[in-house]
Amino acid sequence: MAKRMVSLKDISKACGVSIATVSKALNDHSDISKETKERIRAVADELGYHPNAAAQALKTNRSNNIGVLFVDEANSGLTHDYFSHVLDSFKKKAEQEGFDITFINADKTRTNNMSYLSHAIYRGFDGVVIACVEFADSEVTELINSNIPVVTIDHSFYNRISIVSDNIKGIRDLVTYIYEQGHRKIAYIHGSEDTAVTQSRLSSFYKTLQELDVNIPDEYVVSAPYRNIEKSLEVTNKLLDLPDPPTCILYPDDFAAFGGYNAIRMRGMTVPNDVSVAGYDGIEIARRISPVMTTIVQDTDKIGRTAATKLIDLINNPKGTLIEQIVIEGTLQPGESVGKI
Amino acid sequence: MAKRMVSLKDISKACGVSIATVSKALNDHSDISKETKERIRAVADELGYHPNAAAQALKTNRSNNIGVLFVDEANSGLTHDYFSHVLDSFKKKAEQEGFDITFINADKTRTNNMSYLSHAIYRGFDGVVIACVEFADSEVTELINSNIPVVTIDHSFYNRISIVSDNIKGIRDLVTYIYEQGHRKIAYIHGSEDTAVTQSRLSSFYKTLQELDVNIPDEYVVSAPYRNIEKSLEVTNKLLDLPDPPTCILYPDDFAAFGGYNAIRMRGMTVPNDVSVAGYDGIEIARRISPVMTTIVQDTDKIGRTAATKLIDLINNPKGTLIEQIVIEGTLQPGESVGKI
DNA sequence: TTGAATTACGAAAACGATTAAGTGAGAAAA
DNA sequence: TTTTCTCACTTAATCGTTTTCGTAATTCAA
Repeated sequence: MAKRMVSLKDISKACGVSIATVSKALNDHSDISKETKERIRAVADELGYHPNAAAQALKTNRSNNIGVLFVDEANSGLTHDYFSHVLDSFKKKAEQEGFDITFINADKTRTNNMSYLSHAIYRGFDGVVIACVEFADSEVTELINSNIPVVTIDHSFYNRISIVSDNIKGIRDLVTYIYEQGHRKIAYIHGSEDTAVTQSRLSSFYKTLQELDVNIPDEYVVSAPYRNIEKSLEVTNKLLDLPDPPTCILYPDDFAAFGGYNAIRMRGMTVPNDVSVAGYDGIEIARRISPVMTTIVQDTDKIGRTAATKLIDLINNPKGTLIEQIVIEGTLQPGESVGKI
Repeated sequence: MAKRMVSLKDISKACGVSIATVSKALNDHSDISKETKERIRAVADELGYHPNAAAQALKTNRSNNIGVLFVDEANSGLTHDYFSHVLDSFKKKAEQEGFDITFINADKTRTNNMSYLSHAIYRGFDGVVIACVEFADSEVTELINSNIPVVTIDHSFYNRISIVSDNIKGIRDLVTYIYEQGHRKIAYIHGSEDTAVTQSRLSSFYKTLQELDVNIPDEYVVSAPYRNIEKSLEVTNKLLDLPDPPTCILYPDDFAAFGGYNAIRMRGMTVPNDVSVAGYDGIEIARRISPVMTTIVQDTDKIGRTAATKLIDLINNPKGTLIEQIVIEGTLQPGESVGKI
């Protein structure tokens, strides 16, 4: 930190007015004359004055700082493609509104350990956004049930605002498209069962198949972790080793779907001629390299932006903001990885 | 923010001691008896006390908060694979040491505009890490020349600690490997010329070729933006349209190299049989999908960790910390995208 | 001309924490 | 016994802002 800050006091001395007057002038209060305001502002500039966030926060109980909590099963942190896009969009919107973003420590190994809530209180976050975490974690529920404004992403709580992507529609669109391409032997490698996202995708998968009057054997529905290329490769091989293998396989996400690409290629087969592959998320690379992946492109931009907007609404008007679940639709990208049969 | 915080005052009342005693007890000062400390700590827990970062920062001039500044040409922000890995590693290390991470606003469109330096002073960051930015930006130099502890990544200033990846060695290793595979017609699509990274890679490219006694036509060295699949696709096509096309092409980064994959495939050719491709960075997807990319895998973990370590050293000991440029080597991943000739 | 309203500012407390300096009691040293 | 230390606290100032409540001077209404 700088040696010593230029403070209101310095300006007040230089201008021959009181500290209160300086504060009010800089905050554009109405009870300071135009001339005085201008003079004070000029001197402030000249002296190189910068407000002090700590002092302001202390006095006003407003930090203009939002806490971000993100933990995923793989601990991929910032390197998680889907989340990093959401966060990036969230950040942009929040910054436009004058908020900064600070991470809530997810590392539980650190010396000075604090619970998520403690951390949030310590930093005086005006609000917190929670994404992709294991929402059953007691520390998470503690945070959610606190009186700090919270918005959750991809998981809903009855008493909190949440932004979730439309997994029901996403899977329905995807499966319907695959069906329309002629596939009837459709397998689904879904992500970890204990997340809300997986649950809704899975139920939508079954429901859609039922509506389309497609029957699939139980062996077609298996589990693999999200974002894990090796595991999906393994599981893909098992599926293709079945006596009656599927003609199309859905994956937990695009990244995992690349594991499918690999497995299929390693068997000397090609996508989509021999086996079709569908991902989920629409990460950049999946949209850019051939065969372009058939997937649901998440509207990460909208998810992040909406989360920020709603959280800031909530911060500015804790009582008057509607608690709701906002569902954001993704769009089907037909791509090239699902072939016609 | 919570209604009203439990403060030292509340504890002091509950314990019948002075506020000073409570403060010292919680900070484990030596002039408080063991019994009193224990009693105070118990009451603090019971009351649900959390320290107040703002008050602490105000009083101590220490925020335990590090500012992160990152801007790249594409404004990819957090979604930049290389940077997000570096940042993730930086964050982990910093958090272990009790620091939080806050972004320095890169959005210049916001209402309440502040220069990077103003922002850093405003938040009272103990230190700042700067990465991948356009380092010629006057706001950046202002920040670098301030008295805030700074560590830069991938760009060096004579009076500041910097962490840079070993681009000289990286390109040398890469080109040498390609040479050993029998290639003599080696083209280089390099990134934007105005960055230090590009400069050192480019000079290493020329130097290595010279040492290997390889001559290439001027047309083999062209420019395309970093992380831009479309542009590299275009430029690749131009290279392959040359009367005497290269047998191997180096790209600005792995992401861009996928543009090469695409261009080559769209011509009905295959990598590496018809044309060889080399990337740079070693992003996860490049290491995972076939043909596995021949590239230099950056040690993002070490870069981030080292940056954090050095910055914290500098914060804790501004005078006594050696100003140095730390070079972090990457490792050649042979991969499969460069073939034998 | 007088009382009321308006304008432009100042004094001071408060937010929560830290810390230098001071204090009183008992223990140790002389 | 007197002096000197230690020990275990307390007092009070301070960090930089904000904000409530005054208040003096000026303007306005009647």
